[in-house]
Amino acid sequence: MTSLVADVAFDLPVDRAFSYRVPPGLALSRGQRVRAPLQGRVRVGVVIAVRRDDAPGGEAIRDAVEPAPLYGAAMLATAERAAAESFASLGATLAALAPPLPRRGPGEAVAAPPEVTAAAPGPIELWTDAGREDRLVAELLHGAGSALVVAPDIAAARRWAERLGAGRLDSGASDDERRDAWFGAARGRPRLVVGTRSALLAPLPPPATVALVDEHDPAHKPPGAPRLHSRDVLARRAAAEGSRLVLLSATPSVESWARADAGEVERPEAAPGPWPEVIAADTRGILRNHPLTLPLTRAIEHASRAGRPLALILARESAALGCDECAEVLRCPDCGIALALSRAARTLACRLCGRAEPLPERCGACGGHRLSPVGWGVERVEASLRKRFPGLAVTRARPTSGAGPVIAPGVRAVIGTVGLLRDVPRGSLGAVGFVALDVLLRQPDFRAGERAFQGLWAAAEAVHPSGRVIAQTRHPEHYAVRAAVRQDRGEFYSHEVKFRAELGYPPFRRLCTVSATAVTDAAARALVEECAAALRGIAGLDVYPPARRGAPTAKRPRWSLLIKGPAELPRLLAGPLAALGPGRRRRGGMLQVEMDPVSWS
DNA sequence: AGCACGCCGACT
DNA sequence: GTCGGCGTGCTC
Repeated sequence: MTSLVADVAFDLPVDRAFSYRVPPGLALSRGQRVRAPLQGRVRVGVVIAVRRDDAPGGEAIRDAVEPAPLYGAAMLATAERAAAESFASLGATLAALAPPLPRRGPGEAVAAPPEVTAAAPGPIELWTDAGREDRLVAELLHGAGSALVVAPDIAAARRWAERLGAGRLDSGASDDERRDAWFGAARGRPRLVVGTRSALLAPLPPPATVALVDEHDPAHKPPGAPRLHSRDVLARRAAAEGSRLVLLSATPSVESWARADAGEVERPEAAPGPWPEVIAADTRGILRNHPLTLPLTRAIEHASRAGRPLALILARESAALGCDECAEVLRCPDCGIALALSRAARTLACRLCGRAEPLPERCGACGGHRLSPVGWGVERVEASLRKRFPGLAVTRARPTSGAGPVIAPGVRAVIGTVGLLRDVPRGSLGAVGFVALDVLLRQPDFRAGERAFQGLWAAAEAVHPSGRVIAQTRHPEHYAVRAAVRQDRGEFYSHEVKFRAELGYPPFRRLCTVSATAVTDAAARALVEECAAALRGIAGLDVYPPARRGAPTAKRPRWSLLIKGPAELPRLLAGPLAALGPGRRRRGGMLQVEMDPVSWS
């Protein structure tokens, strides 16, 4: 006697499905959420297959969470690819890309996702012009198709939902609201939905547009499965269901820019928008005792006269060491990124390849004796500002909770990090000052130049065309600074692409980090060394020597390993890593794999 | 002998 | 992730 069996994927670091009998009378489909017993308790999982079996044994499905599936075939295929590429389990991936569980009883309207069969991958567009957001709003409001807008954080999702009158899928909305938006979207009501990462697989009837706001924002790759950038998940989605993908950013990731150069992504010509005066204030030799240069002081006066608020941008003090005389930064000769200072160990170490050397006595370029970390603390900047402008109301940006405007009424000057510019209305500031741009430029991360450029461009967009952006820097000729001064994206990307090509960084090579934590430093090291040994010798891979991350005396000592490889890096690593069992404990330690890491500080 | 702890495999 | 089995080793 044959009966039905369902294969269920759970939110576990286990890359296999579990099979259950389907009780008579329960209609189940792929993509549906169910409750089933596992290890003595009832858990929620997703049905990934329903099949006939001659001799079904074991446990039965308890019930369905919803009467209809969450995901259609195209979304399941997208999740499978995302899981495989990021070395996460399918169950963990689906659990991260799902609406909240129901808390209310029956009566809820639940619609199945549309069945989509894509004839061809949809187009990918990269919009970089100043009017990109207004144009997307107008297009979506006046269009007839369905659309999903993915924002980097809850605050942005809220703003987009308000502008579009869209349903909200992000966790800033109530569970009921999110479920209504998810299941309503399947029927095209609401026609427009907005969300963050958890919304990537929300159902959309064709023809559909999927938009990613602030494509370059690292918040699009949050912690947790699947450890892939939302841009990459959406690209797979658009290919699987044939929807149109629109990426929005004035300063796209170099990866997306290069795809446009290669003709894989459409990048319409962007007419220059309004632009304030952007000034590079050279601080070589003059900024050791005061954080405000003359150009910045003038810009503050200018903003005050115009009656507009201003922002001063700081960053945490950099771990990099620079020469006070010639402005050279001490860099790793192999990786090209700034070496990171460890005061405790009295060493300079490369966070990419692990090279470590004792603190040098003098600058390798000019022989200067004054080597110091760059940057200004908030307290010092605030004190200087109050002293120089006693009448100015000064506040520190509170950590953004996403609620309310960052620049409150009455506040004339705000001190914060670059993140502060995200929540500022276009053209609303009188001035933005980067007190120490070099802290951004010298981050020990190959994306430091990109981040600095993006920060400057965001500042120019946040400042009124009659206002000013001041970049205090010892590198006024750096191409990221010059590109912002001249409002010339091409200048930045052409230099940056060259740098990435020369040193083998994305988009020319793909990166992966494998890190190990264990109870002891030695065990973590042994684990990651074992991993490195297994990967060395695979053609096409560069496996760098393992490096310690953080202090050897940390509660959970951590070592990590950088791997560079071609586009098919996930496929090359799949076999060897499966044998090592990432996510599972071994000898008291654990391996974690991160594809396409966005930062490593 | 009896129990505490930690490692490791298994989870339908 | 979480549970339990079982081996090691300490204690009564």
